Amino acid sequence: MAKARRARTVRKRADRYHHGDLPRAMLQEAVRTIQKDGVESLTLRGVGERLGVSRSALYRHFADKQALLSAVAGEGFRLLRSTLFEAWNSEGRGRPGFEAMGAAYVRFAVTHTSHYRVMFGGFVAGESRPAPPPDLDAFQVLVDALAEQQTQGLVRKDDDPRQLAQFIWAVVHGIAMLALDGLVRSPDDAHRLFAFTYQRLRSGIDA
Amino acid sequence: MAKARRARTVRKRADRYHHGDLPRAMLQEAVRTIQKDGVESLTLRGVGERLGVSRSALYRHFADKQALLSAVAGEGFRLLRSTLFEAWNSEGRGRPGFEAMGAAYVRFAVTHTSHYRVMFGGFVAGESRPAPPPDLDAFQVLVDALAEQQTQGLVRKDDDPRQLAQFIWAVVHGIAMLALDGLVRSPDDAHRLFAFTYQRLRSGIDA
DNA sequence: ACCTGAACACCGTTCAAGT
DNA sequence: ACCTGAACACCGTTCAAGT
Repeated sequence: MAKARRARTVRKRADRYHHGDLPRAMLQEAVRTIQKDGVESLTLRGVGERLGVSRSALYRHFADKQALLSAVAGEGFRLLRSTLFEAWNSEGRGRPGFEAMGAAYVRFAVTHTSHYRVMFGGFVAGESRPAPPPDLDAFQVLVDALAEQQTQGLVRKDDDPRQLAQFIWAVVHGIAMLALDGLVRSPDDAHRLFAFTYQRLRSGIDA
Repeated sequence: MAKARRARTVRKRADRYHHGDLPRAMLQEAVRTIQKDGVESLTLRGVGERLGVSRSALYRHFADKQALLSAVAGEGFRLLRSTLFEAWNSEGRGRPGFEAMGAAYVRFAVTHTSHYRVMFGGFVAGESRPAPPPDLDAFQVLVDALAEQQTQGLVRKDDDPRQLAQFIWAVVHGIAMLALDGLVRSPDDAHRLFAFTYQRLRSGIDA
């Protein structure tokens, strides 16, 4: 009977034995910790403790610490992808949409600092990394946007959209990293630098 | 007498008691280790062991691991600064010198991977960091080069050279990070991306 | 299936003690 | 001054054992 009740009610109460959704909770707790104390302060033991679960329980869901970090990076790339895609569409694509996308990229980096650091900090590096670094899906959004602008005569047609995309990615990624490292102090400064950059960049790719 | 001899002869022999120049040796060993196995594999104990010195001896020269990493970063920034300065001068400054400087930046990053990762990986982050992130000296070389080009009528005069420099830095830094993270595979690919980028970038800043 | 407790092999860092 | 040895408080990871 007690068992039946437990199975029926999916309440939040910390049962301490069966945790609701440990993988998701671990991911959240990892991001929270990184945001608060930095990646190097993330410890599996700490995560387990704060989640009220034994340390070895964690290994049931993630092979090791590396895997947890990979999951954070993966979530980040998925988030980034949808952020870019929405920005691109929100301004009706074309030139305004493209600028919005760039601004959104920089905003994502300075907002989701912890995700971004894990995504590009070289933590998930090595053989263990599954997808090409800037995750293809997120990168593809950029390539597509450039290709579309080429067919509309907004961007020079004689450039390879993939190489153009690498160029643009390098620019926004550079701004983002500088912002995270503190050369650019505030998010506002980061945005200002992006706006300045975008103007100069546009003249280099316009048809 | 034995003591006098020891004091007089400054030979290289590994005395095991008085190490020649432990600080320098530690720095070299740290860089070597990072190059080989990555920053996360750098351990003070390992450094001491490979240097044939007790672990606690290290603390006589660097306050903690963080301090050793800061030293690596500092050395990197000094190296980068002179690399940029030499490239700028080697091609007679002006536009060719500026392009050489950009190429040298990217080459530095892909060559001195370990230094670069420590310099910008957020490891030296936090309150402990003394200078503004991209070390002012290295950044200043870029600002000066732009200002000089402005007075020579090679670069638009109505832009703040500091903001221009941030823009350029973001671009080369972005390329460097992408190269380190593997989007751009080989050093050659990194250079190609730089060359492509530089053309498009130049039209955005030319007078 | 999912979790716990104890254990192993590592860290960074400190400190009394040696030369 | 510079170094050693032992110790402390932490890690990641594993594994037999419980429910």
